[in-house]
Amino acid sequence: MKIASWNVNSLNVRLPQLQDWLRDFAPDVVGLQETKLEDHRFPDAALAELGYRSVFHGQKTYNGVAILARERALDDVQVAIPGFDDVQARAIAATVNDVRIVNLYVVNGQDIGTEKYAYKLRWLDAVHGWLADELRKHPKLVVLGDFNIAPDDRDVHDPATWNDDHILTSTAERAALKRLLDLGLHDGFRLHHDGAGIFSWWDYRQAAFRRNLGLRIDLTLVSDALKDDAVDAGIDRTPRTWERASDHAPAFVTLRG
DNA sequence: ATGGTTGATTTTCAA
Repeated sequence: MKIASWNVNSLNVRLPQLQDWLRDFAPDVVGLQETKLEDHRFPDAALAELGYRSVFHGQKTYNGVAILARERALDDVQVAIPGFDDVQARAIAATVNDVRIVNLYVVNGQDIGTEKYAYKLRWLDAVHGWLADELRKHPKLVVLGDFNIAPDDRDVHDPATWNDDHILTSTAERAALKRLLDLGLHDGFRLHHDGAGIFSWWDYRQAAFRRNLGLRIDLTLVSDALKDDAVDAGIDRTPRTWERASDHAPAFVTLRG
């Protein structure tokens, strides 16, 4: 089962690319972020033509998440973080076969010391409580999404700039991510790749993609119970090369069976 | 320090 995460940065703009990518890459499950669509505008019929069922949680202009599954049901759908008052559509979960999928669009946080940064840390704290509960109910758990945190220095093109005092790499953000991993989750990518310089996001500015000035902030985490089943993981750079691309490339993990 | 680019709605905001 190939499970992927892609921040599409507007599904309205990116739908043709998503359709092409679903045909080419043929993931079994996909978490999308930044759909930027109200639910009544979600293109579920167009995706159904390719064999994908969809569940989604969106809003106008910003944010928005969805989970797609090919030829499989999406059960026990949870929209938003339980018990956390949030006007932003950033989280959705569903069960596919016997695997629980949690899809997150983690708050960006703008800059350290801002209100948005404080919201990011509060939001991640709420996610921690939610995932602890999900793990109790569903030992086979995959948590994927745009985490807006680069786990360590191998995941940034310039560690001198992307340091302890910088957004997406700050001490508090990395500590919050580590706290999630300490629940019993593993970065699928790092189960199969040790090296530096493989990224999932490149700024639109300064020809960052051409120069590979990126970060790896899109993650696919697998629980202890799934660790030995995660036979492959990576990032599909292809959609980032297309005309009018999203600034993110899809990250994926493949589970045996 | 600033700015560079893209997307959705504007006369900026968010990333």
